[in-house]
Amino acid sequence: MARRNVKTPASSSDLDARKATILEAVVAEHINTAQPVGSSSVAHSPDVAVSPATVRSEMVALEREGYLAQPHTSAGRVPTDKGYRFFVDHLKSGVLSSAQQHQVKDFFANVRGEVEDVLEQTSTLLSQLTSYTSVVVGAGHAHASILSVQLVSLDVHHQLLVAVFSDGSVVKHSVSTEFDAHFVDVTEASRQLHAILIGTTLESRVQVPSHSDNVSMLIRQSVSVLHAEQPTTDGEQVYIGGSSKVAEVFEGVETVRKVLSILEQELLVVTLVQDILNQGLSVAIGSEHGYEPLSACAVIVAPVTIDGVPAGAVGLLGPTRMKYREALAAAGMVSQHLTRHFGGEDDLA
Amino acid sequence: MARRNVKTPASSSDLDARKATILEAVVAEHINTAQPVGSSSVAHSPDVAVSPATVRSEMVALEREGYLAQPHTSAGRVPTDKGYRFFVDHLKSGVLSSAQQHQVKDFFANVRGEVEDVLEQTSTLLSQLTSYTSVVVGAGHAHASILSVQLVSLDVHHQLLVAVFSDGSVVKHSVSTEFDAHFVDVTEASRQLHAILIGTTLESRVQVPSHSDNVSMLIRQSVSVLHAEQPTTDGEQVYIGGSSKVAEVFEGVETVRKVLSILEQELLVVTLVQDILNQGLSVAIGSEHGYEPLSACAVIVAPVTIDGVPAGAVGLLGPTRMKYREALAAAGMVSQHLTRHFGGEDDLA
DNA sequence: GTTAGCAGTCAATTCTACCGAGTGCCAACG
DNA sequence: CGTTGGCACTCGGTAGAATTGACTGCTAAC
Repeated sequence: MARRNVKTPASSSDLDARKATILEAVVAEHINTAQPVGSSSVAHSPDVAVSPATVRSEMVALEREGYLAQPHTSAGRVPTDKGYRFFVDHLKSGVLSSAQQHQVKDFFANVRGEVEDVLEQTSTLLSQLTSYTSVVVGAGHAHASILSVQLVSLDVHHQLLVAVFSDGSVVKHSVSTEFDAHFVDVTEASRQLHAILIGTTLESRVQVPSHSDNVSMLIRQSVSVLHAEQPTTDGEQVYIGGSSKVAEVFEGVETVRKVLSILEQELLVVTLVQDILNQGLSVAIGSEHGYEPLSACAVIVAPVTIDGVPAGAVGLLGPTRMKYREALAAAGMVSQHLTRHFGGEDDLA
Repeated sequence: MARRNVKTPASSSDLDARKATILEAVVAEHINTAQPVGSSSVAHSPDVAVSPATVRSEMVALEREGYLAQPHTSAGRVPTDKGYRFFVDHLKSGVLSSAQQHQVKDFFANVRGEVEDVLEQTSTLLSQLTSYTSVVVGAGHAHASILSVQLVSLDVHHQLLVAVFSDGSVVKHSVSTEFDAHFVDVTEASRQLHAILIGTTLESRVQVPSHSDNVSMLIRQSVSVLHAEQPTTDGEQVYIGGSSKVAEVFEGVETVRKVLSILEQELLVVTLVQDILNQGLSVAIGSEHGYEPLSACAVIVAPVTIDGVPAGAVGLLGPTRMKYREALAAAGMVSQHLTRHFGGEDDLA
């Protein structure tokens, strides 16, 4: 027993320098070629100064410890999720090519328009930069205060509640009434709603009149319909860019189908991104995020803040063998620009 | 010369009964099997009462006339776009299975909520019914009149213009000013805008004050920003459902990529659907719609009207060998229900 | 501990032969 | 004269065998 412990010296999370170098070489090579990598190509890599035979013996160790796997006996090694994890954790952060940096700066120098449009275009940008599918999540307006509320009459049984928030977002909800709501009542309800709700957030508790006259009922219904929106997905907006990249970047129709099918469910995507952020990660590899259909994927996320408050995130979705350095750099740079764009500068915050 | 004309009796668009039957059998078979179909399988089809040899000689005729094609010498025949066109034109309209009819009825009996949500869910429904990708296009608010306009101040240089239309849609636009716009000015501008614009449509010409005081400038800028929206894509909304079906239904990564890439450009999709509608078609096969990347696709569209006025469309996108009868039935049924849903019934029109 | 050498494994490739689905053509038949 | 059965021919797909080559693991020497 004691002997065996001696024989496995570094069963802790870090590897000795040579193993680390070899592992990194394997991962880098496999990311480039998408092929299992063999001992000799690793040995010829500039960072490795040992013979293929030595590399081989190190590789069996790395395989035993779960960093590498062998598709079949006479093939090279392929990184496991754990192998990628090590690679990513020891990645020194890179920068984008200057052409790409220009592209990002140009983009943010020239975008204008509604937040929604900016986020959507950002998503396209990020996808073009990386050739992976990108996800941009805009924050919900849970914490934004209400600047204006208005009830507009469509017909006697249908009104439209329109609220404007301090973050520049606008929500609308239809309100239906059993009774005939006449113009004067709607106008009065609108006036009172404005007075009641202005300055509050969706989390605030507000006083509503408890009478049963038409105006009061309109008010109660409007408030409840507005506050009901919170738990749904409506709050967060998701913008997915470059979903066609999925077909380029993953192999196997089945994988493509699974990934697309996940991307269709926007609520799921938001949750995924939030989950990863909550775990404090910036990269989730393979099964780390717990979504089985995405086990062939790696997801990169970078938070976006407004005035220091979390206000969304940008993300990238690619195969586990994605180009982490470039993708991380792109996501990082875009998230920073986005933060700056909505933070200090000018456009509506 | 005269002799040759005699030899090609029916070079007009229709075929004699037997050719038609054979062509239809070929198309039907190929839709089922995705394989080139040979003379004997056609001859054994119940509608065809001749020998394989006869079928063969008819097939060479059909090939000469462009309805069929041969992938290579010793293979069966495959329909051309023209062949599918004939098939579709002579298709007697089918109905959905009663289970599917129930599904549609259930859906429309239970949906409620904003128009946008209904359309989005409809798109998912249609895709589930057919296992093709679906497209739902909602009309723009070009003809809707304005029920309410409001200018909300975000900060001294940024206001938000919010307009509510009679069709229940809400648009917002940010308005930036060089000068400091104070609360009272914004409120006054808001009041006047409301008065000026209410009851108008985006196509109306309106009188705006030509003074150069802050209030007038706010008004002018707001009106121009609102009327500027017209030509963009913003007016129409597109909801695409089941884009993951693309990966199931098309073969060849390249085709999948092309189709997805088209679907990403929502403006393009709207245009495509409108184009097909304008041509008075309900099905566009292969190159008929003129979008080269979609040459492997067939697109089915069915218009949706509100009170007799065109108000959008539902569409389906599948391979040229799609199940036309079922797909047409589904699109037709859904478009009818949608028309009814937004037409007479109750929910906000 | 490292390395060169060697035997062994196994997926991928190539080659061959062959099968069979399907055609075009022709001669016979009603 | 249209229809049909028969026949030779074409050619893609497949199955099997042989080959290749990129690996490995092991062992013995350095």
